[in-house]
Amino acid sequence: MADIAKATGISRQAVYLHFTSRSELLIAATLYKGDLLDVDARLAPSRAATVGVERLDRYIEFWGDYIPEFYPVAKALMLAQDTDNAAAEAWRDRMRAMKEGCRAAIDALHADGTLSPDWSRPKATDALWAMLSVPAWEALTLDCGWSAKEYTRRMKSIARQSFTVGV
Amino acid sequence: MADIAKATGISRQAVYLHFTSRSELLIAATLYKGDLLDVDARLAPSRAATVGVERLDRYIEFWGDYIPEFYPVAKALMLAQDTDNAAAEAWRDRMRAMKEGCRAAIDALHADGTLSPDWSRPKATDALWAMLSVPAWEALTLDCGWSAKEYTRRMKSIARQSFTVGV
DNA sequence: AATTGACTTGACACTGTGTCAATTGACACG
DNA sequence: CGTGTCAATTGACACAGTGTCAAGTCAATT
Repeated sequence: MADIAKATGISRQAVYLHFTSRSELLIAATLYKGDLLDVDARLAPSRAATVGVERLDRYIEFWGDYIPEFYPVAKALMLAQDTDNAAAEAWRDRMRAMKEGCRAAIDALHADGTLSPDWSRPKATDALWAMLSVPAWEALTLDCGWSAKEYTRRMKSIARQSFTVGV
Repeated sequence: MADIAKATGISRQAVYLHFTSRSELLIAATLYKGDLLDVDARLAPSRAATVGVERLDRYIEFWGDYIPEFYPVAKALMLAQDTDNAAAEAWRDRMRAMKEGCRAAIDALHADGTLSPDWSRPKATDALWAMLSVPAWEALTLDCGWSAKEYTRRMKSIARQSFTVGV
């Protein structure tokens, strides 16, 4: 909080006039950044896709584009999760929203008959969601040095191979 | 530290007689638990496998068995990572060791000629490692409610489909 | 009987979050 | 012109958690 006050040029106490707690500030920052990034517009290509596999591909492309921009603020919220209930709830909420996108993509495969018989819709949703999780993205890009492009390309490939049949 | 002292029935200060800092205690606990679990013996089936795909399967089975036992202590170290350099280094070290196992499995596929042409050995190692990461395991088992058995079965399936060819 | 080692109590420094009271300066309204 | 309001200020404080220090206890060793 002191650092933020310093960076914005106001006193530490003044920060508390705007946000009642550290976690509230973090949550507000996350929501604000989410708005700035205009998720709905970015999701349009995936939502417009008529074929299941295309919907899946477009969704992963969305995510691969979105996460590097969203990550810095998301990271702070993710860390706060462990010491703060409100932050944990806010994070879970974001992740739930992301999972809905996964579910929609998997449902589109199912509607097409291209969902692999190995997977029920809920299980495939779980697996896709875990694959695309922020920590997994961190591991591949930050730790392993994958570019955003490579991340997207390879995740699409894994997802196709795992969840689709006969494409 | 106060909680640990209480749980062990000694004074808080006495804990510092044994471990100079919180992170040192965490690291020692992690190493101790690792020893108790006898990683080498558990890895034997994977190391003994002669066929690449079998080595991969046995490695994922090892991991699926191992991680639920190791997780409680690993989690504490993982969290300490963000505030403590020594803990971060210790965690990275554990993860490096785990990645070596991934590398060995991928190398075994390559030696067999069953590594998918989509993947170079390093990239496949990265991807397998990220797939099997602790946060991904947390997401699937703790958040999604997958059983250990299901986790293992499905991760084997994903890994096979993603990384092997013509099995 | 003296020494050693593990442990104790109690106090303290430091960091970070969050709260409170009193004050200042700018601006708008009647 | 004075008044009230609002945002912000300074400075102090409570509280939790980590880590340190000094002095003392107590049992086993020698």
